[in-house]
Amino acid sequence: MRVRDQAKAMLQAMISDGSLASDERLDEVGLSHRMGISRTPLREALIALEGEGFVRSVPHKGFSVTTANEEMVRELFPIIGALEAQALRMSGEAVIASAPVLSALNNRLANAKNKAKSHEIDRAIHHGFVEHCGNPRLLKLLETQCALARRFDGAAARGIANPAGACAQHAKIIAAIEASDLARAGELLLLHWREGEITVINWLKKNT
Amino acid sequence: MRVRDQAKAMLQAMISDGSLASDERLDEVGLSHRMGISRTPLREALIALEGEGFVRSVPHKGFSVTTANEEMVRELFPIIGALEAQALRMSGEAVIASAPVLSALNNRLANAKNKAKSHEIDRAIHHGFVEHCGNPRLLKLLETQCALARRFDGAAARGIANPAGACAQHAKIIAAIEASDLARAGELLLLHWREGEITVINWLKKNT
DNA sequence: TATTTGCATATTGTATACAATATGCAATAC
DNA sequence: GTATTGCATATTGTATACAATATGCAAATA
Repeated sequence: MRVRDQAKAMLQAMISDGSLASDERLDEVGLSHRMGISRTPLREALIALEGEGFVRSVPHKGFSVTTANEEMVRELFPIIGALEAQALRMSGEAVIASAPVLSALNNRLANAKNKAKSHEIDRAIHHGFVEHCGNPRLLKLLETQCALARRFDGAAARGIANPAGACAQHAKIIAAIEASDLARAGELLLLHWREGEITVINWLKKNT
Repeated sequence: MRVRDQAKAMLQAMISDGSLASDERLDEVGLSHRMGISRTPLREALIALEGEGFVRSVPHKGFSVTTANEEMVRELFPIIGALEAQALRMSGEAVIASAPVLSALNNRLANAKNKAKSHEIDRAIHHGFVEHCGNPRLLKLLETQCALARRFDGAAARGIANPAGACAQHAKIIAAIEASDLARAGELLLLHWREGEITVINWLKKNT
């Protein structure tokens, strides 16, 4: 594996989990020394991450972490909703056949012990919605946007008063899938992300 | 402007207009010499373009232009459709107010003299559909995907038997916008891209 | 003759050196 | 005292040098 790929993965993880905070400046020489690599692969990793929205750069001033704030949620969540809904609509019989699996996952989500487990199962459900779409490019795009959204997992976990809400929405979506009405399921999925957007924003407003 | 930004723009243009063909290998030293720059900014530009889908890279084998084929159309057009439809739905009163402008553009499209002008006006119309969405991130994503789709402009231009078809679809979309029914307009826009997908694929099948 | 191994070469990946630009502070002019 | 200019420093941007890996050919062996 190339050094730049490792660096990219490491930086992305550090941004997702908050080790590198919003707006934090990324000094190239300092960072490369701390990571035990040279500036070249680090810069290449940062350029790749810039395209995905994790960092920004301004000429002759360098890289910094993008800002995870309400504005980002307002922009990001509708994108994810639209892409997931489209993937679901494109999925055909394969998703319909997997409805029981999704239903089972949703039950596990309802009884999840901790927040980490909840997020894991939630991701599995949403992955199940889209994995059969037969559009790798769409899935990759979605994956990138979801990775960005993961920066708000903390807010989402604390923000959900009753996780039952999300489960209920999932159940409706799965019911539409079982009924072979993927158009309806897509609409509900879009709504689900709209709800998530509101939830996260409310949490952000209270806790800043 | 940084050398790497110029290089990125130049390479992107060369791929869009076919100066760099599908699957063409991109020799770093040769290309950098021809462009009068060093390998460093060239590589940085290529890495940025890889994230946008214009080139791919395999470790220790280098960069090459991605393949503009039927598979790409099947993947790309539904993505664009979903994103444009979402942007349109998010646009609110601003698009509705701009309906007359869109209508006028569509009339100009109907009477466009040459293919280049047609594409220019078509892009203006689609830009008009989304520009008021208030979601810069969505617009940027859309712009990138549309830049990729531009690689098929040649196919699209030759493939459209009667440009009246596209105009008619536009007219329906604009009518829905005028009626303040953005949900319906979004659906129609999705269909419009589905039609475009079919048209381009048919052309590709005949001409390869 | 077919296959495999080893080397020569070419190309990418990484490190470092150099150039250009931005930033902050101090000195000077008003 | 304030503002401005100039320089010293730090940091990014680019070029180049070096290292690692892949590729192709030739020679040797079965």
